Amino acid sequence: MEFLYNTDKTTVTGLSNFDLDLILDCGQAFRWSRDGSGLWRGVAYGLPLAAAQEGDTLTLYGADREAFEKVWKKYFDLDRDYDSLCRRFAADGAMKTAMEAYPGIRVLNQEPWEALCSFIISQNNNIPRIKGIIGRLCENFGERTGESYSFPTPERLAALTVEDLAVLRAGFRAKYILDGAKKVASGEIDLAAIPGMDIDSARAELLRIKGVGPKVAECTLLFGCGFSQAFPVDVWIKRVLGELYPNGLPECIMGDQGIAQQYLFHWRRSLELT
DNA sequence: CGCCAGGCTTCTA
DNA sequence: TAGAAGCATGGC
Repeated sequence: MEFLYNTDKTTVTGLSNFDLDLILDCGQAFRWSRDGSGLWRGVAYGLPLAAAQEGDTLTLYGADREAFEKVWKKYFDLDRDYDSLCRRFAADGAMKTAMEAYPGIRVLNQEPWEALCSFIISQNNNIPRIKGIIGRLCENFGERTGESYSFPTPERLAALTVEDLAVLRAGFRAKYILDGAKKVASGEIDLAAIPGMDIDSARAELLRIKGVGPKVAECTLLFGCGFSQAFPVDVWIKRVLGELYPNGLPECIMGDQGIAQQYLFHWRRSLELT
């Protein structure tokens, strides 16, 4: 893998196991969309980005060297060796099938608060509507930079009421967003410390928030706190467990079962859409 | 109209 | 303490 830096963009060449379309549209992040020219546009860590992939080359428009080293390299999980990871996962037959059907899925490293808030919103909800609610959350309460909006801080949201959040049309989830925002903004829960904790303590902290149960906590740990062993079980993964792994997860994915989960999730969900 | 969506809280037996 | 009901909203 090589990195080429310009003042207005960074180019990554020699990629493997990387499919931008799948990564940004497999239900782990909700703020990416294609513009008229097919470019992916989104915001993370307060930085706007436009991204495109051609073959083994990824171009990140609007990212200079500093932004790439500080944010995007880690965000796209470029430090992780997916080649050896996928070879290891392929020891299991179902995993092999899922990875062959959708090669190039990666787990993004999102901000803890954005992941927490996003997956609170995701509960008993569908992906298009999750995107809609999060879009309105950012447009109404985020900071505007150019044409994009940052994800609103817990401090900003903590000062609001459920009536203020009515514009989101988030339904019963609004009060959960506020409870999370208040506990984080007050320091009652130290989100920044969670990535450094052991996973059981980290999980227990997140579960103190109203509206955060096992699934939302696990998604926050996996997608927002760097715990690749976190294993969210939603309706799709429940089906996979019942149909393929009634006696437990295969040994070859243990330790990184969260990443394996993302292949299984996307693959199992796609079977239903045909 | 009913059913479901990357679930959780609350009520009930 | 397990299991069902209720929850807001929107798409089909």
